[in-house]
Amino acid sequence: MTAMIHSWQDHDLHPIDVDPRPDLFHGLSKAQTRQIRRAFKSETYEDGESLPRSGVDAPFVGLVLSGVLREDRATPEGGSHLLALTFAGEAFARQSRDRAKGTLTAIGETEVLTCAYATFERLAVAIPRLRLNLLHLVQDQLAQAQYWQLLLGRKTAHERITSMLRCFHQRQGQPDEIDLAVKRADLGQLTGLKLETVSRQMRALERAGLIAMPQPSRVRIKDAATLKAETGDSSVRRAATDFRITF
Amino acid sequence: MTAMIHSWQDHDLHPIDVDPRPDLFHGLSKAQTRQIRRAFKSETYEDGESLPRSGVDAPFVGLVLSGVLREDRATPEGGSHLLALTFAGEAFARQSRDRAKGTLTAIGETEVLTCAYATFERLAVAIPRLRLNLLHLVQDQLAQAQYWQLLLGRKTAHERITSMLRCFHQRQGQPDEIDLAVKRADLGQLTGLKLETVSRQMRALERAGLIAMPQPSRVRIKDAATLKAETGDSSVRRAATDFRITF
DNA sequence: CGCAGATTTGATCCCGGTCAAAGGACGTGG
DNA sequence: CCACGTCCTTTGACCGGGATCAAATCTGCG
Repeated sequence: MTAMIHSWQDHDLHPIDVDPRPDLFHGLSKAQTRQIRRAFKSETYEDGESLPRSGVDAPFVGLVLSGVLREDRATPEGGSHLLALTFAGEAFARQSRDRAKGTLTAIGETEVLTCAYATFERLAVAIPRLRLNLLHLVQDQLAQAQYWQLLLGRKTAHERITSMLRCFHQRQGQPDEIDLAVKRADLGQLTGLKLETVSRQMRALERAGLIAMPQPSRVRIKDAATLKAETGDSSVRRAATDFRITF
Repeated sequence: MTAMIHSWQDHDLHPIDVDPRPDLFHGLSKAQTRQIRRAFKSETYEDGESLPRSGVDAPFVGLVLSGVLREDRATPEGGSHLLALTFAGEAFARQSRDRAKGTLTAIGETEVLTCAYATFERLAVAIPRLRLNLLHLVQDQLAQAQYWQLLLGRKTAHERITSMLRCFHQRQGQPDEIDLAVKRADLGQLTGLKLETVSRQMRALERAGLIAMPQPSRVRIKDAATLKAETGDSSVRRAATDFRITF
């Protein structure tokens, strides 16, 4: 097993320090969970297809079962800006009374379990705990947005890219190989960088041996520990081998 | 009246395009509002005093009646980072189940109306609408965080400062003179800039005649229309007179 | 193959960070 | 009242990281 080779160094003091994303069904009985799942509607969206944004059956909360959702917000200039990605296993909540138009679009074939506002209200009357879980869900989104705020305000390009890769890695369940789902320009919108800079930083990480890129949008994490150390989040910043871009 | 001089140019097509912040008491009857106000506790904090963060009577939701609250979050490096300000008339909601420690601190003498979690739950049972208002409150915080995300990711220093000034102006009710409440270094943390850059941009705006600064932390808005045009938010970017920093 | 779109690499420039020093505001004590 | 110290703001000089422009690969597809 190659695992044995890594075992001694992969065993961190905090082997998994990923925060569990809030579970919409947390603290509910099996019967309640079943009741909710029956009320939710299972839908499959093709690549590039957008979820309905208005109407009575527009999704109010939802769960991504497989695939990825991208959330774009229209900019005042008439353009559009990628705000966030929702990976499989994560939940999303739509801002209801919101004139700021956000769009949810499937990336690849995407299965979602959705629920309209009226349905959710009906369920919440029977299961009060559901409202608390929804609140936690939105609060988690807020915490995430604030994390990116910190990232965009204070980090260098190198730290932003490593942070983003680590974030995706954790949220996808720490697989060997993560799926970036979007192209370089979109990654740039998430991190506040230009596509060329994203590319340069990722190639630098590849040359340093921290990651491998079998395909442009597939990233194999080769050294998660060093990657973490390079995010700029840890209290102990190590001296770090040279990641400088070479010209 | 000097007002007459400005009247023709102050009348924009959208004279007030500020979004009303969500009202915690929205849609409630007078009796319900009275019931809630009785259950809330009125407290006054001195300058620099922090609101309790744990314990059964730690505020869960609150309203700032006068003064300003600053919300700081501890960084992994051991430092602390200003995340947001809450001005008079605005509400705040605390992330309950949150290991990420945020601190609310009064700036100047600050009156708040607060409510512990247990009390809120009791009220919400009697007044279900209150839960919806809370959800809207948190969703508004999320929308705000996402706006700053856009600001930090895409705007120039000049656009960030004008955006920030305009944001404060709107949120303080568009007075002639706004109160920055914090020093340059803190404004820098909000906007992702260094204190010197904040200072330079603000002096540039003063020299351009858009604002005046009778005191370092008091800003008189002299030309709101141009200020708005310079935020980079408007669809029509005007040619703009020169705001370049002169050395 | 030929084409369009995405990524990578290169060369150059400029905005904003960094370091340093000079005001300014304000309180305390002589 | 002024001298002094502290903290904040402003200004200056310089530099580097990331943006920008441009061109060269790479990739998938009809």
